[in-house]
Amino acid sequence: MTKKVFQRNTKQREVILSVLREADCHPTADWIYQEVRKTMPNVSLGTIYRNLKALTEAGLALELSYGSTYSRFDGNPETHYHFVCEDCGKVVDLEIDVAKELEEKVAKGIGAKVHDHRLEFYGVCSECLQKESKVN
Amino acid sequence: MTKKVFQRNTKQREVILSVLREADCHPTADWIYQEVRKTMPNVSLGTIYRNLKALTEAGLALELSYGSTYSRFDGNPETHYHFVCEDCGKVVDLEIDVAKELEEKVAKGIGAKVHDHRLEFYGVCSECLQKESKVN
DNA sequence: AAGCAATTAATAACTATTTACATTTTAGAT
DNA sequence: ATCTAAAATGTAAATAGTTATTAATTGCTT
Repeated sequence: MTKKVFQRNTKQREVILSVLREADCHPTADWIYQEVRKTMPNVSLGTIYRNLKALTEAGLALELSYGSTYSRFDGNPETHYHFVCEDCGKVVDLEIDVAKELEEKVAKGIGAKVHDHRLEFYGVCSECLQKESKVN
Repeated sequence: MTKKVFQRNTKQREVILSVLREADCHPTADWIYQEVRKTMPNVSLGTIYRNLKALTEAGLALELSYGSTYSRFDGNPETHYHFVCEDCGKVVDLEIDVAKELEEKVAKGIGAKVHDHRLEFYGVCSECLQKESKVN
């Protein structure tokens, strides 16, 4: 609702954000935890979760939820679209033009204030398609 | 991956599906549980979850995940779009044309097989906007 | 009607996430 | 530099949604 503002800068948050930004996947909280531990061995998982939540609320990261398992996080807060492979679970960024104008259309349609949208495609990625064809 | 097939028809699943279809909201598992209990007092929550999962896998329902809390379910498996209110959490169906052709574009772009997509808008609904303006 | 396997109710277990609390750290004032 | 108050961390335990287990039940086929 109201945007999160950080009152202090911490080494932990700095590392978490850089790990998130440099990740070429869309990592889970636990993956980030393992990564951060490499340089900060006694960081706690609670700190990871606290900061991922705070970073999301601050608009510096996105939380992606697919199904009822864990969340994935995205260090690119700009609106962009994803493809999700239903076989291996991989999440890929797509290079499609973002249709910001749709938000205004929806806003007018239902009298709401719209400030973001997400578009996600589901299917089977090229790697998994290959594997399948080899098996059969 | 492979589509779920039901081997038996059960009263429980029948009631769950009809509750889901007649719901004017996008209910949580627990909401459905409470509803089903009105006519089947000793249905178990496990049965609700098991059937919601099975119905989703069978293509008769959708699982909607927002953030790291509970899932919501949708008894309309046809591709359609949603608006999510970030204040009250309400999920509303939108009457926007579905852009199925985008799926082919993505499929070509990354060499994947794409069989569905989801488009969700985030913001503040008209009711919450009104409440806010009264408070301030 | 009988038999078998799928499904259920009940309950325990699991796992991702959150939180309480004592301690440490940060940033600004002195 | 030092001090101070608030913020953030680490540790550990709690929470909550979901899934697994097991014995009992119930659809469905013959």
